[in-house]
Amino acid sequence: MSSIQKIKGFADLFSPDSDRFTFLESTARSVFFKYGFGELRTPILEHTEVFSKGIGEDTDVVGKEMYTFPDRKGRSLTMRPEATAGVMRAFIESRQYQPGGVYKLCTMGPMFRYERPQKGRMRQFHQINCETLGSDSPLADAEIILMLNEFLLAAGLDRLTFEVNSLGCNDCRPGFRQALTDFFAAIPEEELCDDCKRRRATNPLRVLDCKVERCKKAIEGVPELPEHICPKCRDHFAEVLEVLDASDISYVRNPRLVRGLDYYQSTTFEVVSGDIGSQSSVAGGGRYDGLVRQLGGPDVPGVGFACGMERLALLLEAKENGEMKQPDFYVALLDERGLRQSLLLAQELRGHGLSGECALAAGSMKSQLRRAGKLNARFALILGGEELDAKTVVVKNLQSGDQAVVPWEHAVTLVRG
RNA sequence: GCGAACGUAGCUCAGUAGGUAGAGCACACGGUUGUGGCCCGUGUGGUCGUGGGUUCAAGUCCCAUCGUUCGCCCCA
Repeated sequence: MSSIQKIKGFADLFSPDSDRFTFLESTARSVFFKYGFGELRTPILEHTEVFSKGIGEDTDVVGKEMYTFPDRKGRSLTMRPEATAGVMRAFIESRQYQPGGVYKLCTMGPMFRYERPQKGRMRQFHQINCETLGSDSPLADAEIILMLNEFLLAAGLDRLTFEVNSLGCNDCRPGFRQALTDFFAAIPEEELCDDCKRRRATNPLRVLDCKVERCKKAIEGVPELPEHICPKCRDHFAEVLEVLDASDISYVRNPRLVRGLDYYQSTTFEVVSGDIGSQSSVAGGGRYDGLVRQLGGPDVPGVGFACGMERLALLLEAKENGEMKQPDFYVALLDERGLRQSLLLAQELRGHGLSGECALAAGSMKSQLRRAGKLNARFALILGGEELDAKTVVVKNLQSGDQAVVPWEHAVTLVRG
């Protein structure tokens, strides 16, 4: 192929792939609006510091996955690798925050990360995002988890598991980190995999969810987060869990659930699927109370989540059973003299809320009806020389084969049934 | 960034010890006058990802390159 190709890790979505995205977006909106969320659309491009300050300089995302480049005046810009930091920037910049107020924002759209593409992981991928700002109440955490659950169910996605954890706050997490580091330091090097040898220095929390058997064995008895968080965090988390228990959501506690973005603290959660390969996390989120201030705004607490639309779309696709769209009609044209009438008839029916297409060129009866059948239309409206002369049309029911010759203006009532 | 597999008609793929390409599906048109979905026939369509190399001769061997896929990593 010598024609121009799309960029690696980017995709063109035609129907029906694009339909799944549209469906996810619209069900998300209808669920979120019920909870009082308003939609915010922020730019795809931001000043780089929005992300380096917000997500954390030494995360993988910021360190090696961002599309960052200078603009024509040499300012460093970055294509957003996630939504939350940009939403916070917009929230701060708009100066709409009033102490005591609660703000619920949702956003959705493309994100960009320079990673090796694989199943469920694109360089341009799409997320659906929600943020509740201004409340540090555990009820806000619970509400957003319940809303996420409702959205996923509304999209027809079950067989997902919710995992929840608490990472502790800035007061208690350092202590836990230290306890981990001390614990790992005592493990002989040969008992860990190569990744974990590195990770225990760079990102000790990550060692917790290593999948290598050797490591799982080596870290038996490792300090667990729930035992190290401060009383305040413990109570907060307990209240979140109690509300979840009182609701009809099912979840599992995963004391080793760790998030890769620096701004997460306290409550964290993840939605995992076993049906879509190694990129199994379809949604994730948590509380990020320090983020707004980190970005130069007031001290506003927040909690939110992000869903990966490509991954949800994979699940939707797996559930589909090849049902075809069924338009109401197809105008089959046999005589070139009827070209205009073909369109006018279609317009008449569309004006009554019916869906369908008309022939844009005349053809043989065989080819025209084949086309109608291929489109899976309910009715074929046949326009031939005889019908044109008499200002009539044959309305043929393609399922039963029944047909009737009627004046143009009566076609609508037959198709409507 | 690391590893593995694969790149042949629009799609899914065959292609035998190297000798200038096939099937199914799809598409188009037919199977006697204006009636589809089944069946049958005919036809359109490929410089075998790209560039080098070995050879009398390469889709088939070698190298490189691009791309795809799956895993690692990371995350949604």
